[in-house]
Amino acid sequence: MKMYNHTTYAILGILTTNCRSGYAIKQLIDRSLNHFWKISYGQIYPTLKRIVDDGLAEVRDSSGEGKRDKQEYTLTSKGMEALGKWLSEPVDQPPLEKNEILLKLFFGRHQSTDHSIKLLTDYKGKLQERLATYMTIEEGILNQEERSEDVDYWLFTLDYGKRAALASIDWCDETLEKLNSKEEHDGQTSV
Amino acid sequence: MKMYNHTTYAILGILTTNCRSGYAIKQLIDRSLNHFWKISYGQIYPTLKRIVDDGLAEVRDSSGEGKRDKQEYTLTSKGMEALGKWLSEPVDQPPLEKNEILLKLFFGRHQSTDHSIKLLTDYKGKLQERLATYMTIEEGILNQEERSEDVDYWLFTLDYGKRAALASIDWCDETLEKLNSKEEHDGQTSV
DNA sequence: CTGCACATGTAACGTGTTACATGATTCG
DNA sequence: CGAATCATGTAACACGTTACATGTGCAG
Repeated sequence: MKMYNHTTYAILGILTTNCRSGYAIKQLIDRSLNHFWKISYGQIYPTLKRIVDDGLAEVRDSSGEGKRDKQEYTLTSKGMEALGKWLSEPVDQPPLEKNEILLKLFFGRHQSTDHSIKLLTDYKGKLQERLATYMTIEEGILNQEERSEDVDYWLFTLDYGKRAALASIDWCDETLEKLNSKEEHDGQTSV
Repeated sequence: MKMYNHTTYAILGILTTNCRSGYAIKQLIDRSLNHFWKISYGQIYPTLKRIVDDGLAEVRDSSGEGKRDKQEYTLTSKGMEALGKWLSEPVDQPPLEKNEILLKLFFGRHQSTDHSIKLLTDYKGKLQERLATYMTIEEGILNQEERSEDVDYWLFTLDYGKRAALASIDWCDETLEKLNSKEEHDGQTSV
């Protein structure tokens, strides 16, 4: 069986929910998977086309009388099979993120310590904002009436985001402390 | 002043160390920044060319008699300035990694719980391997004689990697526990 | 003399973003 | 009626990887 990229499987996966159009796919990702997956229309529509060409899904123009344009996609059994196969394979390496703050910190070792402290403090602020967003989303989920089983899985992924943010914040704190004691020790006065 | 991409600044930054050729840049990144930055020759050589074209660095063919090919690059003051400017700007958003395991976990909610458990267990193993690598590198650094100031900055970035890995491992443990209790509760017997 | 590390480079490809073009429907 | 949202799509660009091509110097 032919291999596809992650984007294709993500779309295949979403087609198993009741999101069945390009627009709806974008909505779902932006609203629900936003903290660990992103996608643009520039990927969605061409990918949907390829999916249909390869017989993994079928399209149906569901823009009836007075309705607006809408292409409804439905997975074929071949599509189901491809998705199932991907799902059953172990994931490849955990993502190795390119991290701009680490790069600047590394090259900033010959700049003033004060400078590194500013960078880190700003970064920490951004992480705290992100964490706050996750907390708000979590509350929203916990407070809603209907607790479908999907909710559990939703919370798993959100928990991941929270832990990652918290760990980064801890690292900022610890590193800031080290930088501060370094500055005192050096008796460095930066402009 | 013209803006460049992160790759360009990374190279500019490395040129401030005593790595002055394309090959040496690749070496440094692979050996020292590997856990948060990667680069390929397909990026390095064209980027070095652009850097020279824009007057941020100068090349010198240092392949003297009997020596092999070697292009030595040196930052110009314009290059220093560009690097300094980038270094002084706050970083943009903390990286939002695309995470395959979360995607599979999310779509696996209609597969068997057992299946999700397998995926997560495998993933945790990979994280543990990575953590072990970091530990080994750390020991290597701590045990070496000369403790230049660079070592501190080296350890900062390594510490980040360790914390990120640990947080992910914790999340795996917690999530596995929840999945196990879910499976018991459902009394589900998967094939 | 063979294999490895040193050393430089390009072309094709895969992937993803951005900006643009276009138009319908709904709600205030 | 005007704005927002629904809805689909493409072209140009930016970025990065991989595979390939080519050759030198040194150690065993």
